[in-house]
Amino acid sequence: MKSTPQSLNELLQRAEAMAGLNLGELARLNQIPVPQDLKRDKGWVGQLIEIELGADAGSKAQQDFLHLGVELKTIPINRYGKPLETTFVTTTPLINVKSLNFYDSLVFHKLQQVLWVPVEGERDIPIADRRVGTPFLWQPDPMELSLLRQDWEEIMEMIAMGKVENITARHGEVLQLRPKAANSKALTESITENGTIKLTNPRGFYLKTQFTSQVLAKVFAG
DNA sequence: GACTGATCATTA
DNA sequence: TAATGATCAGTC
Repeated sequence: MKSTPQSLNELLQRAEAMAGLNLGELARLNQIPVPQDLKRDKGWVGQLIEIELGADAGSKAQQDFLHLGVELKTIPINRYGKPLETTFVTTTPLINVKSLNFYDSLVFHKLQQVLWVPVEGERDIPIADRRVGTPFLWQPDPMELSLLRQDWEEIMEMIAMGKVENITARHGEVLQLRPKAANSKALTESITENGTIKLTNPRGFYLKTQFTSQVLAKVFAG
């Protein structure tokens, strides 16, 4: 197990050292077996990168490198550098919605500073052959922040009003709310329209591919 | 090809 | 159950 990086520079240097390597090489360095496909190992790539970079494992609702204020996200891309999937941000509280202040939200805290690690993700490339792209540190600019805030406020207001089940993945320009659970039978508490409690499928916030696509394009342009 | 709802592994 | 890590797969 690698030690956790002590500084932002150390983290970035480790990240840059991964660029161009494929997942097979990375797995071998860390003595981890490579799955045939990701059907039953959907988080495998993310966990491999965590290990390589020395993120402390665990299921804390916190940034991966808390002491550095950095959240780590791998993002599967196609041959043109476009994201193949939406990006999960955080689970959503559906009850005890205390504040509708975006800057107090878990979404804001996680997205303040993200280390993006693009990885080839097309399914016709064997897992071990998929290459890691150039990682980069991202902070949302004022425009991006404003878009995120608008979507977040709209969605959280609906939750607070007891309208969780009326929210579809179409709400929001850049941020969407979708199921995030073991399956559709999983239940968690949420607010009803008259303020009482009911049970619904847990939800999470995801970044739409259009948004992450622009984030990537801005960095790799020119 | 993008989008959306559903799903998988693991840990605590 | 809920948090972490996400991708799968059917439909539009």
